[in-house]
Amino acid sequence: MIDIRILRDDPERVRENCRRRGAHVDVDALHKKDQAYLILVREVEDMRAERNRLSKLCKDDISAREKVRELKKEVAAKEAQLSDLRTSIDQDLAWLPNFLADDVPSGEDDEDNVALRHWGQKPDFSFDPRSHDQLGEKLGIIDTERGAKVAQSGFYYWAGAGAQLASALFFWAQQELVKRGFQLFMTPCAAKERTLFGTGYLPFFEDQTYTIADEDLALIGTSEQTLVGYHADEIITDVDLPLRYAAYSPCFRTEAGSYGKESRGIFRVHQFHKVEQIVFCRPEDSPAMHESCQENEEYLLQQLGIPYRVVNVCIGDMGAPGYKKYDIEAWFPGYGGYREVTSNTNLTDFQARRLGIRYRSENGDKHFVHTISATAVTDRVACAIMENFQQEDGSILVPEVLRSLTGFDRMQLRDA
RNA sequence: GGAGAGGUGGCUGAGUGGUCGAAAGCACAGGUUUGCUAAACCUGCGUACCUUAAUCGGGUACCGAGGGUUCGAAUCCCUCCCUCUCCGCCA
Repeated sequence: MIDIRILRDDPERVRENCRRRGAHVDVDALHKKDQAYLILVREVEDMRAERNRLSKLCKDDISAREKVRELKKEVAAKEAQLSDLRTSIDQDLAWLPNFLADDVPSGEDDEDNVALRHWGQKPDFSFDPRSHDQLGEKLGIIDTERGAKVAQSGFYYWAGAGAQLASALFFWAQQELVKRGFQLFMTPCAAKERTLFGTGYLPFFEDQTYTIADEDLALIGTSEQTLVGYHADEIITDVDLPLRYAAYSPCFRTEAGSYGKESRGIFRVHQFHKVEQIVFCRPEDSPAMHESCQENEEYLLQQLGIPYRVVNVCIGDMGAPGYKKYDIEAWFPGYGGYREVTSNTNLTDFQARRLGIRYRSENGDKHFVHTISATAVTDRVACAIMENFQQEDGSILVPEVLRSLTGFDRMQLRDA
């Protein structure tokens, strides 16, 4: 949500932003509606003031009662108009995208993202490296077939050593974030519409959401929803900022309309798992916090030894709530290219405004906080481990930092 | 799932139809007194929106949410939501 006052003061700025982001909101119509709304508000409030004034006379003056009764009807009619207009404005407002940072590259899709830097040495194989789904099947550690049998295509099992690897990865990442000042949570895995709206998933990604029948509940698409929603309607004390929160959770996405797209393996699935970083901070700190989360993401991949590149995500590849976004694309030798494993978004006050998350500064002023939402690790990182550390015999070496947690340093065929 | 109690400002807690946006206390802010601290005393202190040059002032709305009765509702009526206690079930 953007501040409607920006639309009042500088409609051209909003219009231009919508044009650049390809938002289908009729900004001019919205602006006109808002102007009409302001006039109507004044009319209604004046009428109510008059009604209230007359009401006070009624105690002693019986004849005033008839006048108030008349006025009441007129007020009711105007109030209905006002409320309709308000609803219509709110609907339009809900679809307005966030503003963009100056250094967001223009572009249509992920092809146009701009690589900022590379890290790590791509492994040099003397054999044809396998993809994670081939490895997973061969080692019996990823089971998509039974996932489909039990749930649906798009669900899967991590099995045996694979489940141990994934668990170790998620636990390790959480511990590392705690060391870096994050407070760890386990959150609800369902949230109500208000929470999804507030975090900007609705209305923009409605078709990605699993809703629960007959309930005002949906399965979370990420713990970002529950971690940011945690502070809805709250005023945070200035000295507590920044707040750094982390959580591990399953993430549910319908992936409607994406069949056939990167569908091999467990890259695009209905349920994945993620350790998430969330920061609430003062507006002036959000660029630095965005970088700080980025550093955390890169630190984790470096500790694991996975080669990657960082891209500055272009306009077309960024969701409407985002102000600026970095993705990390890990090197996947079996796939033969870089693939997105994490992303990191500065949402500025877009979510905070929708959810009413504010802070009180030392002088008593209240302002909306800024939020940063950044991945730490996901299943995709486990896939990257598999592809990068595979051996010619089909076994996979476990990264050093995870060995004390997995209890083994190599995953291999049980009968090999 | 069964039975009962309750939702008022940052907190505690008055308030059953009309100067109630709401007593009082706590907390908080400013001031007086004072070697320092503490105490005491005085003053101030909800939120959102509209208006305004203005965080002067004015207006509207808000006492869980939404409807209704009435000239007038925190107070009466209806529906819903939530919280708590006891019982049952249960990881």
